[in-house]
Amino acid sequence: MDRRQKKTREAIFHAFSELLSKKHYHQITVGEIIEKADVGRATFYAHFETKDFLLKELCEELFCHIFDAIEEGGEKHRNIFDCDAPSSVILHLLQHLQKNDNHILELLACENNELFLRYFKENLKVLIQRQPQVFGNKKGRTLPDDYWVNHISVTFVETVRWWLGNGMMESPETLSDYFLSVI
Amino acid sequence: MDRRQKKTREAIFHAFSELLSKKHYHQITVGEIIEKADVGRATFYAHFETKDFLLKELCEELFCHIFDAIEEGGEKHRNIFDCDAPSSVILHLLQHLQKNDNHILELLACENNELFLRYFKENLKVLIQRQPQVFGNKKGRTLPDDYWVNHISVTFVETVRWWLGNGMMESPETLSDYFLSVI
DNA sequence: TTGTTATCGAACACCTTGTATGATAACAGT
DNA sequence: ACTGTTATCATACAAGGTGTTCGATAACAA
Repeated sequence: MDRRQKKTREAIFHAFSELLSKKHYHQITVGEIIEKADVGRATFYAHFETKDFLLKELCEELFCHIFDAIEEGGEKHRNIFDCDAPSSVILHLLQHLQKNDNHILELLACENNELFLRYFKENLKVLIQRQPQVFGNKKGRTLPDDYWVNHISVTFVETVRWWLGNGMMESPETLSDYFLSVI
Repeated sequence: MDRRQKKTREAIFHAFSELLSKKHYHQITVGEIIEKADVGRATFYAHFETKDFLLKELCEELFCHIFDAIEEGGEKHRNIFDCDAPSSVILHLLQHLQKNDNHILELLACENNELFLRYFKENLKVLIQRQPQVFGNKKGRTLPDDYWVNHISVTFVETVRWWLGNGMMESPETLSDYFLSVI
């Protein structure tokens, strides 16, 4: 890829991320983004059709980053409910989030985050559905699979959001315990 | 209240609700609302400071309606987890939602519903916190109260959203079972 | 060196928002 | 029925955001 393109793209991503940590998505204007990114208006639209597409692509990049890192773990992450193992997926995810690379927490915390949550849930579902022992008539109950999977991913997202709203005082281990406790 | 005011207010609420069931909140313009409501532009702004305030007041009206109806039930709703009783709060809420008065489901289903969810959760929390037997170290676990309350209300909201996404094929009783099963 | 291509700045048409105005008609109280 | 109040309307308006166009410039790859 052309060096210029890459530079512009990253400048826009960076400016957008910073703005997202300060104000809501819908309050951010293209004018602000290009000013902070120091990029021409036409250039912005040469890269992203609209502001919505910018958000979409930013989300995709972040998820490639965070979930690919988890994939690398491979075999040791086989069991999402292996809560005692320090290498559990949940704990790994929480630790990753605590580091807060790439302003991913700002995206999670801001109020206009439907798109981000959708991606997050989709990715979580893939992880969850790899754990067959989670499904079926556990404790004699007959829940629809998609209802159950949705419940778990939403619960995880809400756990993280509660963590954020709480100033992230608790350790990832504690959060992991909370999460596994309500599941 | 002046008959004219009331008429205008209701016309705007009705137009707004209809639009919300067709497109996202942020895609709806004031121009569309006043056209559908057949109301002058200045009149709209005489009633609502901005579109955000319109949503806020719509939410408030809906919640007065739905939660006041539950309050009326009084003593028979003492126990939110009394799932066998046909008069349980959860079942009552679900039955109320199934009737879908006032387009409340559209507000729940649409993607830009943070404000609505916030109200919904606040009201649910009040209901939940009246049930002391829910809290404490149930099964020996020590969860923060607000985490637990938030978890329950979010789970309920997501249960309803799942129901909606599923075409509301299940009965309120079945949904109530699902909800109580994952709690 | 040469042809390609990303960027820039400026201008542009279009849309949406929120406000202001004076005229009109519905309203409440007497 | 009369009167003062007030909600509504149509229109116009300024301000600000969106997305596009265009010619000039400079960075790029080969």
